[in-house]
Amino acid sequence: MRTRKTHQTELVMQAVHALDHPTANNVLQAVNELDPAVSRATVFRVLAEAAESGEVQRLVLAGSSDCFDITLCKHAHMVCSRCGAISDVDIPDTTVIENGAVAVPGGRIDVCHVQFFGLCPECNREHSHQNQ
Amino acid sequence: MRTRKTHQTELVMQAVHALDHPTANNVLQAVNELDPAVSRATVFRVLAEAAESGEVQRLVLAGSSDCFDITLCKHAHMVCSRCGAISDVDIPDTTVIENGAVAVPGGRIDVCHVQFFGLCPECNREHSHQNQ
DNA sequence: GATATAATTAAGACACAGTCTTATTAAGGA
DNA sequence: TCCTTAATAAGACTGTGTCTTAATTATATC
Repeated sequence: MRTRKTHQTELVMQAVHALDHPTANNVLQAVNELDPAVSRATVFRVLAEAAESGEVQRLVLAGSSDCFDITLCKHAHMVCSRCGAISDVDIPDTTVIENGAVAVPGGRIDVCHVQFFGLCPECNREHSHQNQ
Repeated sequence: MRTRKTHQTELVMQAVHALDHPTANNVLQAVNELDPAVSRATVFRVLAEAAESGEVQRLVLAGSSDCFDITLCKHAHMVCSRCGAISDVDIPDTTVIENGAVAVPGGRIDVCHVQFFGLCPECNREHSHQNQ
């Protein structure tokens, strides 16, 4: 047998879909509200397996802990400098950057990751109000 | 008094300049080869202060621990997918990306971080040899 | 429905990066 | 040399993520 359908896995996957760019601990919290007996290791493992199988995407971000995303198509992310919230950002083709990138001689560039820092709508609104 | 010139600080700054994109632990190791009595906390603190004052740059990278860079001008970095080495990468102006980026309505984009994954010269050479 | 078996889990140890606390040390002005 | 206080060593602590192991449980088969 390869994949058994368990209570725990269902709760985890349900939480990932219900939340927006949750971290493993966000998922743990949501799951534990429904069932406090589900352990931390299980949540981390189920998420890691789902990311491995391609069911969800693990976002490895600079300066934040890993988040999980159910949108599998390629897009960039913005991290809110105030609250840490992750927002999706559609960006134009990065081949402009990739093609123009000058690697160290002998090195090879494979993947280009673009990440933004800024303010999420909520923090931006609060920030604007302060400056009025 | 604000900044006293100490043995420890000198060793740390010397190591940062001698190494290429070292992590705090890389610096600690180098410093401890010269003086095993210098503590971990001191190295982390001195590096944090140097980054704070702008003397060095702290590189917060996705999937790697923080590195320190003495090159203060703006450039991107490539993380070797095999050995984790950091290489400098010159890239064209990212305003193309920034201008084309579509943030969440109401949000605001400030900074654009570009990071590459690939193979450093050494790993690329080994990889090529294997495929011959 | 009962049973066997192996995948899954809970609990907690562990690893690692980074921060913080506190008693001690030492830089450098007097 | 002596004092003041900045800087340090040592290690506790935090958060994220992984690993180990004994116990549990989903499911195939009877």
